[in-house]
Amino acid sequence: MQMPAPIRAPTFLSKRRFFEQKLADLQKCTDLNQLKQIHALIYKSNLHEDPFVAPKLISALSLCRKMELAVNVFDQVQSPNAHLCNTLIRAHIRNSEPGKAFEVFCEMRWSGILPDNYTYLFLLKACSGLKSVKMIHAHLEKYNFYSDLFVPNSLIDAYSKCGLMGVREAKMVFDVMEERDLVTYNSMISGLVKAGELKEAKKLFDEMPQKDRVSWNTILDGYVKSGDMVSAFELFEKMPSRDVVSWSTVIFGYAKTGDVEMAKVLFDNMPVKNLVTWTIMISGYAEKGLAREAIGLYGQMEKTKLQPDDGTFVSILSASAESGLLGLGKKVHRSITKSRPKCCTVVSNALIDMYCKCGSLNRAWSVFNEMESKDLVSWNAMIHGLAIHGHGQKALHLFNRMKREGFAPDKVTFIGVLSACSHAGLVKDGIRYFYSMESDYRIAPEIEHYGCVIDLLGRGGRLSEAFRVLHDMPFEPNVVIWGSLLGACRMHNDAKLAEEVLDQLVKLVPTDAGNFSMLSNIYAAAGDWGSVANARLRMRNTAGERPSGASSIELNDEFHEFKVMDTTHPKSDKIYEAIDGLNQHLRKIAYVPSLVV
DNA sequence: CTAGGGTTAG
Repeated sequence: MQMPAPIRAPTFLSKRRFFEQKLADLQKCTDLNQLKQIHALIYKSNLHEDPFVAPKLISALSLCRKMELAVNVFDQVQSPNAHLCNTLIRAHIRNSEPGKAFEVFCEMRWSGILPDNYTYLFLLKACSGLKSVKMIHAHLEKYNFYSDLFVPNSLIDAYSKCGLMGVREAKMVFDVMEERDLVTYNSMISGLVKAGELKEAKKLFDEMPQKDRVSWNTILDGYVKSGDMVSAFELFEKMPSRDVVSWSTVIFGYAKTGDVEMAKVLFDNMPVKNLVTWTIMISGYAEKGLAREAIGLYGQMEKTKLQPDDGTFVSILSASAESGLLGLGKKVHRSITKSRPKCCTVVSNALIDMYCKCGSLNRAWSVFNEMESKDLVSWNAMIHGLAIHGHGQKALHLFNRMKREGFAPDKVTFIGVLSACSHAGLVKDGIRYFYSMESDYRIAPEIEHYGCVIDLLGRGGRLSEAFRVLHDMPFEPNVVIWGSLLGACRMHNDAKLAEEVLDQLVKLVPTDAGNFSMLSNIYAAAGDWGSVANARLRMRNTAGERPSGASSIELNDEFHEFKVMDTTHPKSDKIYEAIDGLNQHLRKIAYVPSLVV
């Protein structure tokens, strides 16, 4: 490895100017080795308190993720000014520590340093909820910080990220503004689009005095996110000019609505692709389960100069997880290991989730154990993975270890814990954990938690109790819950309750013939053939079709797909022979597979 | 130093 040439401060230039220039260069390309040298030289020259050098040093350090050093530089300055505080605030935001950014703000006010426009710009970026934006808004009103459009524009943007209530506030700010620019309109339109108020967004778009590509792309994104690809494509064709974002947005839309062929046609014909474009297309293939195409395209991307980033890895891993594409997930894992010595928490979490969903618990476990710093998501993903693969006890052990290591469980943790109890048949423990959510952790159970408890009771054969929980809970039961109860009726052959459940399911999804098939199976198990015939008649009369079952498996990077009664596979004779053998074996140990009618 | 596209646990 070649070491960079040592840096010497020339004597003919003022040292301050020299360091300023060097640090400015470092902002463009972060080089830790060079930065360390400059850091040392600055201290040697006693310039680390210089009001022009110190902010740039903090900024450069934060880009290299050396936050302890950045804070250290800040602490050594005797009397910091607003500019220096702003730099540290932004440094914390860059390293996804919005809480620390707010701490700096508090200290600043404590020591009497007056915040300026920039302070509020950065803080608005750090806000992650309506409350914090409102707090900043109050400050702005009190000290009247509206000398330029940057502050109100950022305020609209921050409010727009806070859901429906936030958009209302954003509109109020927008309405009272006497002067607006392009960014004002674009931020407001983006907020309306995010809130799903597409009509109002379009109205504003039509009204605005001038539009740029961001305006067009924002509306385009609105149509895409609402699934209206007809309007999206119409707009795409009408646009005065298209850039890589416009193309990527439309490709994303087609991929998400399932038309990957159309997405690929646009992908192949667009002038310039970037990392996001490739990510969208590869994830699109993966989400549809098209492993060969996704892997092929991933290989093609690796041949370009583009270096996949964390966003690319997370997106493709999540798509692999959804479709159970272990081969693709492993390929991405290999390229992560090749490209960086240590993988960050978010990417490791995505790996754990992918391996769990693809059934490779061993690999998930080793990623989990080798992580440098785990967060709540890591624990939740691993607990849930163990739970749904039948390792209920191990999942609960991990839950206890997580608490011992100082992590407070959240609502997602309890989904995993309750599933663990449900799958391991630990009915009593499950109920105990459910009650402890509120009493010990102050977490209000949501409909998913009730769903877990109903599933837990149903599987345990306590059907009437499950039914009572369903009636007493503060939510309207959804398809998932009724479905789980129907499954429990099948498991314990309760035809009477199944009829009741089915009536509810028909109201919610009248076209799902599969539910009648389940009912028919319950009657068949009881030998009530008249009711079987009746259920089958009702099944035929449903409007919808019963989707034909299919499954697939990856073996040595080959992809094999099977449909019902499929005989197209070259080894299908052998496969059916093996299935018969398995069935006979299962019957011997007293398990009767459900009758497929 | 303000705005747009891909992102983890149910």
